[in-house]
Amino acid sequence: MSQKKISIDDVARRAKVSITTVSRVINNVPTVSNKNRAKVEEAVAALKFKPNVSAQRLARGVNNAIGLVMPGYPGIFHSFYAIELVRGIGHSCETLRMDMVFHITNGFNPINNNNVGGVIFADIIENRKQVESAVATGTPCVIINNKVDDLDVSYVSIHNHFGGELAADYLYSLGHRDIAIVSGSFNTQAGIQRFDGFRKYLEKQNNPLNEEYIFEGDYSRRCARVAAEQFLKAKKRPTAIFAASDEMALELMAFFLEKGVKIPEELSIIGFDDNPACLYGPVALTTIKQPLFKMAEESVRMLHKIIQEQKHVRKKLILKPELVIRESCAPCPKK
Amino acid sequence: MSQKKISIDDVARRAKVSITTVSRVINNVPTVSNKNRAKVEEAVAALKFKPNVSAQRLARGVNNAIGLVMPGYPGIFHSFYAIELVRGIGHSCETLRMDMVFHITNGFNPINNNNVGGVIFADIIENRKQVESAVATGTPCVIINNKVDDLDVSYVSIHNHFGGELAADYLYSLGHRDIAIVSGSFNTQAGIQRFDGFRKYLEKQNNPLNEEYIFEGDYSRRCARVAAEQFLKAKKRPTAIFAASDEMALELMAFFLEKGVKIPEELSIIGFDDNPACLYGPVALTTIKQPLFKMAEESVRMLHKIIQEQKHVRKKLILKPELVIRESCAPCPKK
DNA sequence: ATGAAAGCGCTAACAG
DNA sequence: CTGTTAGCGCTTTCAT
Repeated sequence: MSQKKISIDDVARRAKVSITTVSRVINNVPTVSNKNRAKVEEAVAALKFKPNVSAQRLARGVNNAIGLVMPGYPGIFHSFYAIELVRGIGHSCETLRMDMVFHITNGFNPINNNNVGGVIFADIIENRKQVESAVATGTPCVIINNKVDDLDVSYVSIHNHFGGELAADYLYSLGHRDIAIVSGSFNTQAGIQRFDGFRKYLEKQNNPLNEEYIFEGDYSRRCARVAAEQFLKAKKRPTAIFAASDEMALELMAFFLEKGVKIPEELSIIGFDDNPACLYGPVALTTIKQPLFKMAEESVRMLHKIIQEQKHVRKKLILKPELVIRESCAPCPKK
Repeated sequence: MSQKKISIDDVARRAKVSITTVSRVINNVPTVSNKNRAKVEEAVAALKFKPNVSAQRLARGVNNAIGLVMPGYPGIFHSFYAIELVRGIGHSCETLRMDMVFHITNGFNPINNNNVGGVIFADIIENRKQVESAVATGTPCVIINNKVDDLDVSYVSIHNHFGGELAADYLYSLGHRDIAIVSGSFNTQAGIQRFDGFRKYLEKQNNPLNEEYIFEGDYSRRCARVAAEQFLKAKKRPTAIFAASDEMALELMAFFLEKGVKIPEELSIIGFDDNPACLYGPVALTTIKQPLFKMAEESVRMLHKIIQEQKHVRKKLILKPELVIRESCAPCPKK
């Protein structure tokens, strides 16, 4: 069944050169004569030789695999956020020729950092302790989507506060004054900060957020329905809603459309993410786009650098989100 | 910054035992005196020692990492299917103490199988060649969601043909005769087989599928809208629709609801997957549940066995989907 | 129950 | 440009 594993010696023997030469050609070291290179390549092909990665890592002393740890709470995995991150990180690893080993964790079971050269934390909901332990053992790591300033780690995040402001500013400038928000979970930095940016902006305009217009969501579609019911019952219906994720915004839209509310004529809705689903529905969703893919790329690049240089020069990177105007917001109808 | 990597020698020295003994305790070999065990454990803890996985794998001669290769076509990643698979496989790996290294591939760039002990193919859309190459080099592998009988590989799949029948049978038994289908992509086995099961069932009832009622979708929400438009224009509107994914079914539902069509009174809709999103909308979606998580688990178990036993006894496993009745289907109104 | 020693497959000085 | 040689950190006989 499984044929004898063939090793570098087999190749060397067949090509009639030393294993060093073989090693050189498989590692693209230039100092090999064309003749030898050809012989080795022939042997490699004929034998279908693939270097043993474990041996390489051991000999080289560096591990070119990175761990990606995802928070394991239910639903994360069905979020656009997580998927984009995985895609982006996967893609970057591919181009940097690193392996990406995947960990889903609920924050309880400690993860192994010893099988990888470093780890990327895709947000740290409940696994702050794991980050600390990684830092303590000197495992290179970078954190995504969280500003962590009390630990010696690099991170790349999104300027969520600014994103919240952006949304508020747009709605406000369209003339809206009765504005509601379905925030993200306050267990996440993103949730808090988007809310904060949004709230503070409105306060600055002397148009502070009405209590009835605040709903703490969790980025999921399900909670958006509950929020919608709440807004419907408010003394005065809001004329605009900011949802901290497109998923929520989309569900809001579906809900109000079902109720016969015209969008955007009677109600403006703005989301957050720039999920491709924005384009599918009956009304294209205006949103705040966050550069998820870019964030993923940068995190890999950072980690790669740390691993290669074998030392950590702390870096912080904050990417700015931007407004993407589509069809779901219109000037305020009232007055 | 990064403290000197500590190795098994350091532990042995500190515990005043041989490295062999240290190796024994970290591998839970019983033949170690309590006294020595305690000393070693103390040293391991004090030094925060973590065994070097590459060295272990090299010495042991087996690699307990598995590769998961996902087709890279756009959208796959936003599908419930992919996500559940990743979750299930991740989970199983965790319990079997294996690493899961992730590969997203478009079928062009060959993947490395030499850094893992085996690989799981989550469907094989465009990467049939990669499967062949894996098989050729003796890399243990198992395929998900495809029956591959012309290659010496194990697979675990879903009885999609039966799933299609199930949907047709349910709709037919509710009295529907004008039944439409939004199939999955015919580039996928699942797409073809669900369609086939569905079509053949109706043929058997002497109620063959009307050409106008067939739409080849791709599992995505977007295409469901196009399908809906087509059905709307049909000479006679169907009274029931089977969609080969819940995503499509949900979008269909949203579309018709917008148009004022009552569901299920005027139109029955049945999906496929049992995506949790089935429950969110205004009308809970009746669907065909496929045991994705189970399929994932089984695939890991199979692969693990092959890797451990170092030999491949081919196995084929076909899991059955089942009908989940909720609110989106009702008896046919006509007549 | 314990340890010495021989690898696992590869890389990286080093010498030529 | 090429080969010899000494490890990388761990497991695993084989003695003791």
